[in-house]
Amino acid sequence: MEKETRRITIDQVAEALGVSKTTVSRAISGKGRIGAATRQRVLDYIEKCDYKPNIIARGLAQSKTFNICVVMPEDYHLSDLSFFQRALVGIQQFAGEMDYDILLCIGKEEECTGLARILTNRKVDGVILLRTYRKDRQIELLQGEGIPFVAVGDTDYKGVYQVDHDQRTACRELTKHLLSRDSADVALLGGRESLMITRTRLEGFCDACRECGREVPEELICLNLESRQAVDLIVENVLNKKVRGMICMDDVICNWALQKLRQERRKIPRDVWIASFYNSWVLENSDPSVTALSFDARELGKEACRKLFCLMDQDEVPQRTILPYRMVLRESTGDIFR
Amino acid sequence: MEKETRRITIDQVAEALGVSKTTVSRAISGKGRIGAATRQRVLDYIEKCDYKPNIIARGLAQSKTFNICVVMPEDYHLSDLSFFQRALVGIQQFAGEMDYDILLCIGKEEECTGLARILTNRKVDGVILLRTYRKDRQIELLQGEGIPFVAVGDTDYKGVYQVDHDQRTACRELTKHLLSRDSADVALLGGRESLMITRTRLEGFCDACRECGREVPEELICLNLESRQAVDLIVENVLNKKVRGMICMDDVICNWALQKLRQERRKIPRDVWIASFYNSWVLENSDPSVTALSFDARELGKEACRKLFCLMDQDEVPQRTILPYRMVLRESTGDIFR
DNA sequence: CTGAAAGCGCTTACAG
DNA sequence: CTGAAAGCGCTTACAG
Repeated sequence: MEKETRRITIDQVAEALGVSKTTVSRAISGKGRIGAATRQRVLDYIEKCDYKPNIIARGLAQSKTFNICVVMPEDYHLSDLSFFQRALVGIQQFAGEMDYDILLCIGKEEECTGLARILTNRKVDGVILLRTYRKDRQIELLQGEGIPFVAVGDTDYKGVYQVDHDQRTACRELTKHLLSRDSADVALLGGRESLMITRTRLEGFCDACRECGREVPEELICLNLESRQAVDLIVENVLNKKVRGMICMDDVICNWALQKLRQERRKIPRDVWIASFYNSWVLENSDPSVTALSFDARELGKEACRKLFCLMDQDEVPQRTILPYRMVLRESTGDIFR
Repeated sequence: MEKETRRITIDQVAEALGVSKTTVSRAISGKGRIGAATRQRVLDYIEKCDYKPNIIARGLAQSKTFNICVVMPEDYHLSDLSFFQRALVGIQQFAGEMDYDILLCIGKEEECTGLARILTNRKVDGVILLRTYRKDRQIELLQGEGIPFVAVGDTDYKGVYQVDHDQRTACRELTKHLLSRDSADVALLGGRESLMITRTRLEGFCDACRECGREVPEELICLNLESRQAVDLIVENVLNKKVRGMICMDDVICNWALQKLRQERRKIPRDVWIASFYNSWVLENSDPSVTALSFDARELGKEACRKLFCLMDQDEVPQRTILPYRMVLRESTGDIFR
């Protein structure tokens, strides 16, 4: 491995050209008056000798880090990881164009020492939260620090800038789609209640029931499903209640439910409908194909990042940005036949 | 949101205590001679007024960034994402203890502009590659820069420090386990050939065949399986060749294969054995339960990070570290019955 | 249009 | 044991 060679500095460039480093700095940044000729001369030389400014030093002088922090949940399987990964790609793409990088922080719900350390160390100029919680220590921490941040997902905390897909409407429309075609009820299978996303979707479900003139079927709302065993149990339970369909808040839950239904010899969509959130590879090419909501995670990431940069630049931005979704109807709800 | 308040600096601490900032710096770092009493006095004051040194400034002075870069593949489904996430958690854990953070770089095989930018910007002190390729532009780039880095996975490039599970032996033993019990052959279903991991496992497979005194069944080695359609085709194809079992290099592939087998009404393990790599939630509680190799991704991440820190500290380290695996025998290979 | 100088907030030989 | 000073590599009022 080559010995790490010390980089050429702005001083050396200045000296070589017989100008001050102020001038070099100005040529690079484009800020401040500078003659077109000198500017070009500097730029040419820099190009030629492959000078790259030291970003850390620039950061120190400008009180910037050129990094943002992205906080990602530590779940291993309860929500689809690829959603977060895609969002990350979107964020990285946008941030990269601004010459920013991503400091990753993977953390559990209760614990945010990682984020805390990054904040006290001032290693980032802003933060994106990829998930929100009912009681959200991340948000409390960030508001306490007064650092710009954007949350993906709903929140009850005041003054939080956020971006999300229209999860509530999505869940409402999906539910209505099923309710409108049969008088029997539809069950809702979901994840942890401590997640805002769970609540948001639940609200959409309730909206739909009401709008269809039905009571919200409390006994068919099954949350906090964290394991396959739990899902198996619930599916059995729900089937006994003569339910027409089930909506799963998560592809993993849906996948488990599907397997259980198969095991119970229930025909889909004949005996029961099933639909899922997030159209991920988990259910890709499933047989029967599964009706699902489709969200563009990458676009979401980009949008969150765009908003964060506005905040960091002190630009005006709307507090809330809601992104569209698509409802993809397939066989599992009897909407398409082969 | 509160106005971002300027932090207290080392100068202010020094002034308040009537000492030089040299002394304050020494008290904090523990380097250089300093009286125990003054040291304590400084530390107490710092504690009291909650002074936190500016890490960026420290970095500039020491030519360090206190960040490492982790390069993660951009695949959406072809390998199990949770493996990488767990590895990331392990890395974060170790790095965190050293007061380092992770700069994430998600990138495709062919493309490493992200990494390139991070390197030219000198934003990290070292790099961890979470996956290696036959022709690996990341490695070429890193060796060119002469920055310390550790690769997870095998490589043909010289002088690369690497860490990995014993994938070759694992695949060999798994294959031998099947071959030793039946004279019929076993097929190998795998992912992209451009990945080193694919080759490493393939080598293990071939080792096993030879050690069992058999010819390597070229027509049963099916690589570059990237879609469900491809897997379906291959499974059909392989079944026609009177194969006794199949080994899948990936839980996703295995999952698809399982579904295809089910569709074809093949009984597992009666008609065919199936085994998988990496014991992830994708196959969790699958029915029948699936024999798989089990790797501790988190430990792998930690180990890679530990090695990277040794390199950054210029400590001696072995070039190659091989971590153990576990073979978990279950129903799908007829090793356990309910 | 250009430059000398101070500053960002630390560390670290060097001297005493 | 302690401190003044130079240095890390930039930026940016301020003067000219």
